[in-house]
Amino acid sequence: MSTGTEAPRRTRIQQEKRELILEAALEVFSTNGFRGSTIDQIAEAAGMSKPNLLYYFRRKEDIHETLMQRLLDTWLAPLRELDDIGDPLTELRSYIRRKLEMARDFPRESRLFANEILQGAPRIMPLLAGELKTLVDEKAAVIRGWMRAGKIARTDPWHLIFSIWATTQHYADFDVQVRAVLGPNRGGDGRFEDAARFLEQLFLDGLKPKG
Amino acid sequence: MSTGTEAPRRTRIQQEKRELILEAALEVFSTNGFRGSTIDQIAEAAGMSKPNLLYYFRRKEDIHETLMQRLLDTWLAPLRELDDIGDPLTELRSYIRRKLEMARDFPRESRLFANEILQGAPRIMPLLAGELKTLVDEKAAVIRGWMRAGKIARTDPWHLIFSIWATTQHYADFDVQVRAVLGPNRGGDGRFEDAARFLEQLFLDGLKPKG
DNA sequence: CTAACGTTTGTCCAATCGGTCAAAAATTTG
DNA sequence: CAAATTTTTGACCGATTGGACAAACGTTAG
Repeated sequence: MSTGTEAPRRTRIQQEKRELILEAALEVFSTNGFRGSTIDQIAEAAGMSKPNLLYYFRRKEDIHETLMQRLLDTWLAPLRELDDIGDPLTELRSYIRRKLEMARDFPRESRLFANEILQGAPRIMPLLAGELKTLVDEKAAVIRGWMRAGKIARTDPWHLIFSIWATTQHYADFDVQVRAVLGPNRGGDGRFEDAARFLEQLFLDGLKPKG
Repeated sequence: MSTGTEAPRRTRIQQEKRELILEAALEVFSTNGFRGSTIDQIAEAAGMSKPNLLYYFRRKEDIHETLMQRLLDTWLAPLRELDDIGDPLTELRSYIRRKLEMARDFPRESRLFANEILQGAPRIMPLLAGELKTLVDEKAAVIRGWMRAGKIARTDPWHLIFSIWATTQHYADFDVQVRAVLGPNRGGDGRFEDAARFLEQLFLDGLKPKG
């Protein structure tokens, strides 16, 4: 039985080298974008010659495609974990925390994704309108349920999710700007904890002074 | 007396053609990034030949640089307007509204800026650590004053500004994703009004249900 | 050993890149 | 008008791009 998308059988060397290439390509693509990156750059970062790289991935696009496919799953994992069991506010708070941790620990993945979206998502548009929309709609329904039950304030669930994505990914995608503005003191390793504290307060209480 | 940065005297044709080129370059750069854009693309979008374009801008970098210089001023205008006169919550609310309007009306400018930051801001790093940091520090002091006066909740002013940037610019930079997820109905022209309503509630009251 | 197979590399190619240049065309100036 | 100046273009250049290919190299099985 063939699914049509099963992975070809590979030797141990092929698996290792492909991983090496994907790691190098993540570094290069995430900082230069797809068109701004060259196969030579990736090959050099992976420590091999260009023809050798092309032996493992026949086209530049194949590398990018493989990278994006893997990315989307891990990237959406935190949202998938958001479910109905447990206290809604706690659930949302830990979703925000997880997304912020991903921005801290996987900034290259975030930037790769941002680059793709910025340029109109030419290579993953179907995934956005398909898999992603389905997942978000599903979770929006969960959130809407919490609102109806009076567990959280009534508002737009979709834009709530957008705002969580925006605020957390900002610390990966705009990292240089964040560090430049915060300066050497406040822009050090502690900036993610500061961000976590701020975001928790923002999403829970907003800015109105406590009366 | 020469400042060293004064604009050269230009004919009427030069002014018009330069504007035409900058408009075309904004379109191209904002969707492909600097390295991903070609002079030919810009020339074609501007309706002229490549050598003709290079008669007005001698290098590709000159176009980008001119674009970025103009951009930063208009882009930071809303933040500059944030000042101490008037009610703090109203002041912040109108800042958020203005930023969201800019994301709606000038998405290309937002994406151009995002592209530059994403790739490590190689061409505007000094501006970030200089002019931008100075401005943000200044406004952070204003916000801190409001907190001390008990007008708004105590929190981190810098991260507050980041969160406003992130949530508003998200609707320009990630527009394709936003529309894909919202779908044809909710993703129409009304999405900015929905976003405005949501953001106002988020920043003022947060998500806790009203007791 | 040798044959088969998997891996690596040097060389090459057509297309595209940013940019030059001289000459033609259009415009302004006297 | 004619001369001077500005604008536009076609042809061209060296460098870089993504990718092809055959030969060389390494490894493993018989």
